[in-house]
Parts: sequence; C-alpha cells; structure tokens
Amino acid sequence: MSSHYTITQLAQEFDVTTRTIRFYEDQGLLNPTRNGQMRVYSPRDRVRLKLVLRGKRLGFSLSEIREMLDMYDAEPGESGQLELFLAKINERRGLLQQQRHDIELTLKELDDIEAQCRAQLTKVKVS
Amino acid sequence: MSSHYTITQLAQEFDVTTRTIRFYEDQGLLNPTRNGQMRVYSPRDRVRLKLVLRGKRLGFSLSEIREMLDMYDAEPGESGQLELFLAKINERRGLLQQQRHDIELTLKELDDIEAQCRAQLTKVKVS
DNA sequence: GCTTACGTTTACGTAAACGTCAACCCTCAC
DNA sequence: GTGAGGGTTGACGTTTACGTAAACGTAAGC
Repeated sequence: MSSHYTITQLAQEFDVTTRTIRFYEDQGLLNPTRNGQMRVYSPRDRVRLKLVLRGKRLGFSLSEIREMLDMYDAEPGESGQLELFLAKINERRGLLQQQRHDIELTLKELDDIEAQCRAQLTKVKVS
Repeated sequence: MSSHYTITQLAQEFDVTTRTIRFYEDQGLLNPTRNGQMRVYSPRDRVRLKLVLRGKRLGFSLSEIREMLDMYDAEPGESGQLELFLAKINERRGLLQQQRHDIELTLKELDDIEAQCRAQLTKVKVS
C-alpha cells in the first residue's frame, strides 16, 4: 500500500509494458507527477490504470475508457448536465448488459460443446 | 426463414457493410457458395455471421472468433485431441467468466455513480 | 571513471479491421 | 441500347494500440 509507484512497479504489477503505460498517459488516461523527469504514480493513478485494463478486457477502446474514467470523477454540474450524464450512464449500462447477455449465451454453448465432447470421449474409450 | 441470402440482405439484417462481410470471408469466417460470381449465403453462414458479431461485441479478435467457430463444428477426433479440445473450452470459459466479473464490477460502479448523480440532482432542484 | 540499470523523449514501424475508391460485369426496365 | 442498380475484384488509405529502435540523462555500485 505504497503512496506512490514507479513506472516499472506498475508495469510489473499489472503485466503491461512501460511503453503501454506511457502511451496511456499520452492519451490522457493517467496523470503522473514528476520527480525531476521521472514519472511518479499516485494510488489514484494506479486505480485508474486498473480501470483502464478492466475496460480493455471488456473490449472497449481507449477513448471509450476515457469517457468512463471521466464519469468516475465528474464534477457535479448543473441540472441539464446531470440529466445528460445520467443518459450516458444508462447507455453504458445497456452496453454492459448486452455484453453480459452475450456471455451467458456463449457460456451455454460452450457447455453444450463440452457435453458432446465428453460423450464422444467415453465412446472412444469404450470402443 | 429463407434458405439463402444475398450479401446485402445479411448486411442490412445485421447492420454491417458488405465490405465487412467480404472481409470476414477473406479471413475464413464465412464460406458462401456462388451463383455465377455472386455470393450466396446459407442459413449456416448467417448463424456464423451472428456468432462473429457476438464475439466482436465481447471484444474478441477475429482470429479468436475463428477459434471459437472451429469449436462449433469440430469433427469428433481421437482421445488426445478431445482432451486438448476440452482444455481450450475451459480456457475460453475462464475468459468469459473473467469478463462477466468485470462487467458486474463496472455495473456496480455505474450504480454508485448514478446514485451520487441523482442525489446531486435533487439537491440542485431544491436549492 | 566506467558500467549497469533504469529512466526519458522522439520517431518510425506494424498488425488488425475495416473504409474507400476504381474499374469492371450482369441484368432488367424503359 | 442504355443507364440505373445490384454485384465483383483489387488495391491503397486509415485508425487504434501499441512495438521497437535511437539517442540520451541519472544514480548506484565497483
């Protein structure tokens, strides 16, 4: 639970290259401070990196991920902004639910395939 | 429930371009027959296209999707092959479960954000 | 004082997944 | 027979998400 991290620490912890981390900074996803010219990452940066990687596992593009990160630390704005923001949230929720549905379908199909496969296996072993 | 489809029919039904469909054929994901030089898609092709698009929504690459498609119509092989195949299935299942977990986390966080947002909204309206 | 290890910037390279022409072929209604 | 609306094959362009190499700074250890 350190209060700051070097780039290689983060790279090792999350199994990405330093290049990748720097690239994410270029894209405005991370904002490390500097000690001289060296990057210093705060726990907040670490969390954001974790969120970025989670987004990637879900197949979102970096710009979509940026949108989501922006949601996490959005300044509470005026009413109109908030309504619009709620809409964005719902849109993303819809996407995620669609994905979850797709996953359920695929998992079921994998079960079917495995069952057939196991049936075949015992058949082969018996013969 | 037609017995065959043209490329534009499929393109319209699934909201992709014909270019995309032809590209998937180049990648060996679809195998339409020909009437003269025109492509003719069978219901099987249609299902495969649907599976491809589902895979895309889950963020899988086309080569990963090809692997999954291969699973669907794998010839029941010999015992060793089958064991290996079962391993592949489990690997993919693991990925999907990880994704599902990621989705659950993200959905929860969206709920939190929305709650905060709504709280802010009533606050703004009251003041 | 030299190497080694880690960091930096700059910049060009690349693989994936298409988009976007161009140039061509059918065929069918007018 | 012509032109409009479908289809076809190249082939080059584009975006995203980094990889990779060059050229350099800095602090640690011998």
